[in-house]
Amino acid sequence: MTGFKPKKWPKQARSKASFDAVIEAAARLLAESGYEALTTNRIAERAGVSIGTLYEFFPDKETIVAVLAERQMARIVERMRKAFADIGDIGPWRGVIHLTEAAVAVMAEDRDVHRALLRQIPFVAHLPAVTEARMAMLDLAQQVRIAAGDRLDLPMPEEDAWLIAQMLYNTILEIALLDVPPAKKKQFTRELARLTYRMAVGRDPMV
Amino acid sequence: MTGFKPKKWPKQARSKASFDAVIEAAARLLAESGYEALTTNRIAERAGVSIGTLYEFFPDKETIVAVLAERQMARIVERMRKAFADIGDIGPWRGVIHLTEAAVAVMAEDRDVHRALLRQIPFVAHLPAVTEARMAMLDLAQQVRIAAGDRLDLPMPEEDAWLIAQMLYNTILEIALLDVPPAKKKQFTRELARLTYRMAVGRDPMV
DNA sequence: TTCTAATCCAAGTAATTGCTCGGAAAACTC
DNA sequence: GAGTTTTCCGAGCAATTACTTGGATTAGAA
Repeated sequence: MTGFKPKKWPKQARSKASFDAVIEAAARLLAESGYEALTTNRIAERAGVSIGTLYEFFPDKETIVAVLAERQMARIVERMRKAFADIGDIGPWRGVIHLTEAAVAVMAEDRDVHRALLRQIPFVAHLPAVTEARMAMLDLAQQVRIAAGDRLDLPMPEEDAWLIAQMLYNTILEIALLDVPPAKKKQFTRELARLTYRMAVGRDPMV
Repeated sequence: MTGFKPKKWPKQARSKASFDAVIEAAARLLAESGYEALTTNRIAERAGVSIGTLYEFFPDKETIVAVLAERQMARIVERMRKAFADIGDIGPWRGVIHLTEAAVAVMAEDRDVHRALLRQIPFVAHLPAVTEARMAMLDLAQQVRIAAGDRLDLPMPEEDAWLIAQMLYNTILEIALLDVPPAKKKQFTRELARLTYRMAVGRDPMV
């Protein structure tokens, strides 16, 4: 269940290109037609390499998906860390807005890939990279809590953090998947930030 | 995409039993091993009927899943309607608790089936029965809003209802899927209700 | 009973799947 | 340039899949 490592890492430049082309092709196919239509032969064809080359680097189909998920989650975590670092001293209300907007933005970038990975492929949720990403986000929430000091009013910090994380992750993904004009999307994001502030602080933000 | 009706409805009692056995077998197999392992031959075997009998009633595999999803969603909607009717005059705070607990309970009943249906099978989300169920739940939220009168403080009723519904549905499903003792589950449910109240009213419930 | 329609059966089919294998071509090392 | 390793190739295989078909069995109508 855990040993989703490539068969071998590419050593020459051209094989590195093949390796990446396979993962990129898998991502595009997932976004276009979902997991059911994802076959190793199709991946190889889309990547422009032969099926033999594909299996030179990946021991099986699941590993391709696992490596893709790993990269995807790493990208998201890094972006959210950066967004948190950007906050500085703008106050809790604008901080919440900034983080929420950043989350929607990073999700929207590869929304269909992300949806297919986490909403169609059961084993992805149990991948070490994904559970680690979830831990990292909870850790980030913890840092937010500390930065907010005594403004927060959460009587069960651990459970509340988990609940709010659940609520936010799924809703942010849903907003990112929405097919509406950007203005409307921003409206949803803002309102979500406001509801989140209400949840955490117990009253409305002072604007 | 929409024509997921059985090939023909059973007319005798024995065939009605076969029909139901197929759907029940599909549910159990989905819960046990997910959508990837769900094959028509396995369904027939588990149902105790031949593959030929299965195809006597269902034109294809997708229809079996569609009928199952239809029943599942109908059950949930009906239970939530009943829970709402039960509320009476216990006040908004206890009303929110009651509805949240009812939702967790009904989700928990067939949690693995529900998860497989809505988190692994892409086309289920677009089934008429499922979108109708979603509309029914939004309608229920609307009724809650009316019943709560001016206690609520939601500046964008439509968007807020959608956001809160998203947050609640996914989090309730997540709680139902949690593998923790019932007491802990109740704790999460209670706290979720409190956060929800905070979101909708803008301040803590008076207990 | 006789006739008809409903129900059941499971061996079999065509297509697709993930993946292997034997060897050719290209790139590094000396 | 010779030798070694890495990379690439794609025909093809064994297994599995959703689904068909032709006929046996049963239930209900006459």
